[in-house]
Amino acid sequence: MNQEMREKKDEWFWDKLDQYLAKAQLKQSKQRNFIIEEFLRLNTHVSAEDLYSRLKSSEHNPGLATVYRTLNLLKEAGLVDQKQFSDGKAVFEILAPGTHHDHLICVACHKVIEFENDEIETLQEEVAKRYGFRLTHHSLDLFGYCTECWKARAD
Amino acid sequence: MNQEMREKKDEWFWDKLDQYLAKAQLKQSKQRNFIIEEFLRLNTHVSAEDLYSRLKSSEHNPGLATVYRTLNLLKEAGLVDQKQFSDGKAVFEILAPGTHHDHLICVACHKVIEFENDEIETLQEEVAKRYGFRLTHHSLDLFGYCTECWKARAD
DNA sequence: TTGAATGCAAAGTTTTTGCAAAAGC
DNA sequence: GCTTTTGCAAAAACTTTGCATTCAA
Repeated sequence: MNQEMREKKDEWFWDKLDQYLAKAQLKQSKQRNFIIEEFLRLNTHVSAEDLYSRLKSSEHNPGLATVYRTLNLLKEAGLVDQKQFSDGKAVFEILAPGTHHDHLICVACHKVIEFENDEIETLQEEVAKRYGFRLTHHSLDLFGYCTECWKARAD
Repeated sequence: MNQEMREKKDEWFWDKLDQYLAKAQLKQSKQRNFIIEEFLRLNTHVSAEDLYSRLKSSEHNPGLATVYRTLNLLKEAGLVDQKQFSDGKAVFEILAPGTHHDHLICVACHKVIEFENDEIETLQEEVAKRYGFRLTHHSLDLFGYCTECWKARAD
């Protein structure tokens, strides 16, 4: 994702968030905005702990509870997707046009590789259409052994 | 899934489990087998708590820890898939040939439609190969509005 | 007989919540 | 000023683990 695309994504995201806050009659807050800025900057799936530990050493040091509250708010606003990889922590990803990726997850070392595949996306749309669904988002996780772990396993 | 398919699935499952136990030099156990029988009987996603509460009122009343240990063993054996629903509890699903489905999930009414699509599966294999992964299983969830909820939303 | 499996309770993790203080509108 | 948000710590929810005992091979 290049710089221009990222800026467009961020703009879209802040717009949607402002709309949501206005509609729900909620207030802005510095901490929340810093958390979200970091989230957008990282531009990948993150856990609450990830965001917390990155920000606590900075000038803004939100409490972990605030990070959780922020992520839950974004979830309610439909702006992030929450999923669970097998290490026990929930991870969150931005839901914005053009930002989606799927995951290859190693069942041995828990490494996660992100990928995109337009053909799969097209087929998903076809399936959705067949069942009369209007898709909002999706989640595709492929589990298996990465090259290294497959080798290690064979030894 | 009809009776015959289910029996085939169960047979496959117990075979694989026995192989795993033998290879890992583990022992059989009554409690574990009762837990697994119930799991196979239910033939759907279950949480540890689900199995525990179903069995504790029966003659076999395994401890909750044993249920967790059994499910983790099955996971290590690659015989079940663990997923997280939004209620916080992990759910487990049998991984056996011919039992896999992907899901279309309505974000409004939470209806779930199962589907299969061979073309998508083929593309998944291609992606995996490209990254050097040996796939064990996958999880594809498509979220959106079903026909009814989309109409209702427009009103 | 040896090592694995169990049950219980205690401990560990991740996430949520109560409350007083601070901040946004 | 009234309401939301925050930080902290306590609590909650879910899962794992230690240990003595029981069970399988």
